[in-house]
Amino acid sequence: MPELPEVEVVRAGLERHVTGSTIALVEVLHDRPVRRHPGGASGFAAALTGRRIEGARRRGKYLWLPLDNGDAILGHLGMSGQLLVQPVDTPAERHLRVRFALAGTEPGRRDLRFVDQRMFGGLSVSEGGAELPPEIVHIARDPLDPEFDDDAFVARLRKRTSGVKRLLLDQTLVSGVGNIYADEALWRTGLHGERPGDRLTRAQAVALLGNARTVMGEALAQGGTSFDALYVNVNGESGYFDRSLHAYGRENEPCDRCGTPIRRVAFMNRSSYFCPRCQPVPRRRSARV
DNA sequence: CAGCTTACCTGCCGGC
DNA sequence: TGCCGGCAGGTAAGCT
Repeated sequence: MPELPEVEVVRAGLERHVTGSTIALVEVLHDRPVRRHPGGASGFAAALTGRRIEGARRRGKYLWLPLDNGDAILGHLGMSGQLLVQPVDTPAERHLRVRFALAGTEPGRRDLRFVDQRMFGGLSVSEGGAELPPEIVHIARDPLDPEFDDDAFVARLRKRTSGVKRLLLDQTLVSGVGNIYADEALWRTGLHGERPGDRLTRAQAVALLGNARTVMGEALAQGGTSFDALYVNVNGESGYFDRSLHAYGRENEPCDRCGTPIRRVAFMNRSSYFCPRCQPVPRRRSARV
C-alpha cells in the first residue's frame, strides 16, 4: 500500500530513468487499469505511441508524465500498483497490466511497466495535462509540498463539522495522508479521530498538521535512500512501518507513551487505531449552542 | 452542498 | 482439504 513517501520515491525514480525516452510501443494487457481513458485500451495505446516523456510530476498520490505534445500520462498506484523500469527481456510480472516499450537516452532497451494486483490504480491520457492534469485540479497539495498553505488548511479544517480523521483523508483539504499516517499523526497529537474539526483549537490544528508532516517526512527520508537503485522498484513494503508506528496495527499492544493498550475500531470500512488514554473519545456536542 | 456511505478489486488468513 | 467470510484501503460516485 504505497503511501505518499513511496509515491514520491517512484516519481523521483521515473524522473531519473524515463525522462527523454520515447514510447515506441504500448501494450495493454488488462482493460481495467485504463478504465478512466475514454478511448479504451486501443485509444490509450494510439494516443501515446511515438510520444516523448518530458519528466515525472506528482500531486498527492497522483503521478503524471508530461509529454512532448502537451498531454500527459496520468496514473495512480491505488493499493497495489507499481511502476517499474525494466530491461525489455525481463519476464512479465504476474500482475503486469500495461507495458510501454521505451526507446531512449540510456543504453539498452527498457520497458516502463505498470504492475497492479488489485487494480484500484490505473493510467489514463490527460489531454493538455502536462502542467497539471485537469482531472486532478481538485486534489490539494500535500504537507511536504513547499507551496502547501498551512494557514489556509488550518482555517478550513476548523470550519468543518466532520471528525478530524475523516478530514485528514479528504483530498480536497490535504492530500497524501492515508489511513496509516492519519492514525499516527493523531496519536502524536493526542487527538481522537472523531473530534470535530470545528472543535479543535488553532494550536491543536497546527500541531496536527506538523505531526502529519513529520511522520511523512521521516518515512520519505528512510524510503528515499533504500530505493535509490538503477531501476524504480517500489513494492509498498516500507521498512518504515515496523520500526516507527505507534498506533497503526498495534491493537492491544501498550501505548508507547502511557502503556494503555491500543484500541482498534471500525471506521469507513477500515480500521482506526488509537490510545484511549492519550486520545480520549470526545464528548458529544451539546444539543444547544 | 457538506456529510456520509458504498463500490471497486484480489489475495491472504482464520474458522469450520 | 477446501470453501467462505472478513479484512486490507484510496478514491470517486452516489446517496441524504
